Amino acid sequence: MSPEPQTGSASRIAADLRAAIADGRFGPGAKLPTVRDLTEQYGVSRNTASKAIAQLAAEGLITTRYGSGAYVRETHQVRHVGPHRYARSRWAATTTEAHQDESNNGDTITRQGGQTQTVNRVPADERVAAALGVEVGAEVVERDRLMTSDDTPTHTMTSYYRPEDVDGTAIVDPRPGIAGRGGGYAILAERGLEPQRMVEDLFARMPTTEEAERLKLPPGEPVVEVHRITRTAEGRVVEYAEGVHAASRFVWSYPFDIPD
Amino acid sequence: MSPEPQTGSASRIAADLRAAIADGRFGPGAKLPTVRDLTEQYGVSRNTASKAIAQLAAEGLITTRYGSGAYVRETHQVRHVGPHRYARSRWAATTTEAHQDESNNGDTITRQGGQTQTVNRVPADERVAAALGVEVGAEVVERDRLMTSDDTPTHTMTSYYRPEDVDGTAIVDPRPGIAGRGGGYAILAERGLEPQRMVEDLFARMPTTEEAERLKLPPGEPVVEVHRITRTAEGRVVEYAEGVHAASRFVWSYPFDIPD
DNA sequence: TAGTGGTCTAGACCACTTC
DNA sequence: AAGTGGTCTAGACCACTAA
Repeated sequence: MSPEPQTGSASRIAADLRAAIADGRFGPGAKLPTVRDLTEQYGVSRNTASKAIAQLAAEGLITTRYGSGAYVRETHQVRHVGPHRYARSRWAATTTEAHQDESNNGDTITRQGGQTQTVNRVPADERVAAALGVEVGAEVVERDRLMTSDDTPTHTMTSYYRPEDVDGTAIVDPRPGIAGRGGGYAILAERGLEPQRMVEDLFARMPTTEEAERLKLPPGEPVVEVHRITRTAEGRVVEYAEGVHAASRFVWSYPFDIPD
Repeated sequence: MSPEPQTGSASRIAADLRAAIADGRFGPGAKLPTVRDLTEQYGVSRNTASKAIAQLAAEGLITTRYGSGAYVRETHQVRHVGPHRYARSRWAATTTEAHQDESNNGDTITRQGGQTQTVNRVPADERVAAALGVEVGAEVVERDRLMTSDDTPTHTMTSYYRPEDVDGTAIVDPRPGIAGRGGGYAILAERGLEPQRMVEDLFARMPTTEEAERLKLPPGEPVVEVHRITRTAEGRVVEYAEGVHAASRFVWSYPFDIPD
């Protein structure tokens, strides 16, 4: 595929608008000319003007509101996340009341301040099995959360545990927040499975349509997938988690010493 | 922007093809039906069929070759990169012949096996200044590289140094490869500026059109931007680098201990 | 030269927002 | 009801590829 084999009116209009946004003629939140305006101004068909707008939307520069107009995207706050977010001091103080409410188990969906959560028993897929050191298809506990900030979803986080590690603890309590902060590490620690070491793998890609819907992603927003393995000091894996993050809301930060 | 306010034929065709690719009816490298084929099969206009193809291309699932057809994207090899790539053992053995060829300085572009490089003196922008601890606008040495694997670019890496740290060393030699491996850390070490500690910041976004061109990115491929600060054991910053990576070619891996 | 992807026009209808 | 974005058709021309 050659890069821009034909540069037509659409790209030209897009370029003009892009420049206008870049040098502030349209600030964040500003309304762009309507498709019909552009049609007139540039003497092109509706189709072409529409394509220019769609192009900018795909780049994540603008957002279109159906029936209303196209607007320069607001720059929202970016969260800097580093190893510190897992610090012991953050979960040492967490309440850890154990719950055994078996009747309230299963795929109940619950909601509470900032996150939605489901807890389930599912067969382990390949990645999960490899990480937790169980057979493919073996039953594991899945804790699926959708994290929200200011009413907009920021990321999903799906944790997997070996059933014997978490049964009877608050982790299998579907009510969110109970085992929410620290990913329930305090609870694991109480069971003699104190987390000590982690490995995070990250990569970026475009979202699937389902993810775009769940995270309410504007077109043109990539996601960052994070795979996290948590081990005890002895090297036993106590949690495997997969997160899907709206790319524009996070910066990951990792400090490390140069190895020998 | 509502998610999929109207689901028309184009999305439907795209969904069909997506499913066909997913379950292997079209394997990697396979040629998809032509736009004109789809026009007939689905009884839609060329425009609509074309849109379906463009949609899949934007998702990064397929690649279109002008005048030839649309093909399922080959899955290329993914590089797993971790702190180990900076290991001392990797640059301890590097050749470090110093070069003083002032006449060959400036923005000469040189090429050699796997990377293209330019070395320049530029005024520090805000990020560079903050990282290196110099004034904005102060002169710094910029070493800009384009890394290639199998004739396709994988990432750019732009390093910044304080002039007094690198003048007269092979780092300012525009010929690539000389100070290539290890980012010239051996050279810094010889000057008593041995790198010891790093911080990497990562985030993903869609590429600018310039980046898409330089990295030969297919539409729908995000980039991961990496900012790296390298310090000596004493905490002195010796290098600040910014990389732009084709997202689909890398997985970053970071191990760390849970902090207190 | 034939086939293919990329772009465009002109006109139409629909879905949603705003008043 | 008016305005706006989203989608579609039918037909056209252009740019590139491959034989």
